[in-house]
Amino acid sequence: MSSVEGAVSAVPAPTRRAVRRSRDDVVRVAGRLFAERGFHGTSMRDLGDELGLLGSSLYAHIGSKNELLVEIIEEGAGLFQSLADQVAASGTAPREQLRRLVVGHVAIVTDNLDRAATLLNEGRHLPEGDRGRIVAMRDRYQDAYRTVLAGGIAAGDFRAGLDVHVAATFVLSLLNALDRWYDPAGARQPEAIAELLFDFVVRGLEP
Amino acid sequence: MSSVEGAVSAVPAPTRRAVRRSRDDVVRVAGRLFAERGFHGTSMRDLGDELGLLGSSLYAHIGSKNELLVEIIEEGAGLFQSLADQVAASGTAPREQLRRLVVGHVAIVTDNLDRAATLLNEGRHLPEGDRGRIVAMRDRYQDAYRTVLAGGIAAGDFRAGLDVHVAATFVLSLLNALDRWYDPAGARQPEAIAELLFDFVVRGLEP
DNA sequence: CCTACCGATCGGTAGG
DNA sequence: CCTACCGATCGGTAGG
Repeated sequence: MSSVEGAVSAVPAPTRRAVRRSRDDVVRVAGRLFAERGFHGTSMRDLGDELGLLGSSLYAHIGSKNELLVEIIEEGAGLFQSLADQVAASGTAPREQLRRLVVGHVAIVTDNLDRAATLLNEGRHLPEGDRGRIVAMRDRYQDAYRTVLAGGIAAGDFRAGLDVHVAATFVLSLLNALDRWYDPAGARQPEAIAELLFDFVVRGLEP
Repeated sequence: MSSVEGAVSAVPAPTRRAVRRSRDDVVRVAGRLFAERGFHGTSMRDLGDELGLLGSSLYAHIGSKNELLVEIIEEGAGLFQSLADQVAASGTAPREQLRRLVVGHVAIVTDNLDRAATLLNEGRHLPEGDRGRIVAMRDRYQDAYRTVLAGGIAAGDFRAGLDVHVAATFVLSLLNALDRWYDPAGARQPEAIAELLFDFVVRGLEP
């Protein structure tokens, strides 16, 4: 019943058929490759291979390779921005705001490892015209930490002598290293990691 | 007295003469460009431009672009290795050993910003055959921190409940972020930065 | 999404 | 260290 189609044909079946991918597929896989191999270490043909189509076919979905980088990074930066806005609007005490920042940051990184890694490591390859906008988002995010730390000092939760610039740099150093060692297959859950980080950070900040 | 040479000549002086550079010049400038633009974002012609010669002329000094990357990273890793060995051989108390690791690490990074940045960010682009060797050096360096932390717990200087793997990761997260924010033109000296870091870290570790 | 390209640039070599 | 190249690969386009 099933022998006619292929058995007599001398023409071998194509090893791969044309596939249909969405724009989101392209952006998502690009994020993974940029994170793994770097922006300049990833060719459009590499990206096509990973999606099962030709490099040139990608241009049915996107305008340019740079566009992919900008979109991935801007989306990532937007996630952190939203977190900071939400925490600031919560009206909770500074120490609790810092806890929410840490927990939220860890959640964003662990849920978006590729995007976070691309944001942190490939930002320098952004086109001139887009870089300023994204640097401004990063600066605003750092400012959120400084504000919370300053509030905590005023409330007496954190040391009076603390330099908020330095302290914010230290806290973000810890948070921004997460993408380098977090293992999704590891035993420790994101919430547990966030707790360890918050505990370590608060000890460093307390009077 | 000085008008004869150039005034009558119809042949314009060459805008740039051939220059003589040492192999060390090539390696040093490559380190800077790899740090600034990434390994794949730097072409041999870029590197030649920066040195005042052609990209193809670089091959009088080196065998390949990969060789440059391996050399820069391996030298950098060697500096951290030496620090760890020296501290381990000092025979001082664990807490003091940690202090020396922090101070030494900061000194290496601030004295070798380009090499440190290349080591941290471009290591994934190492050729297969060299990667294992350098990953092993990094692992040994992390082990030095774990050993010191375990010693500090045994001595009662650090919290008994501390997970030395996690704690070492946190300490190295702080140290390895330094190349991203240290400003050689800034007011804070490396020694002052090391002190702030050590203070923050010890607070996070103490009982 | 593929076929069939394009000019530009890549790392690298031979010979001086 | 330069001249004069090389084959391979790059991002991207026209037309279907």
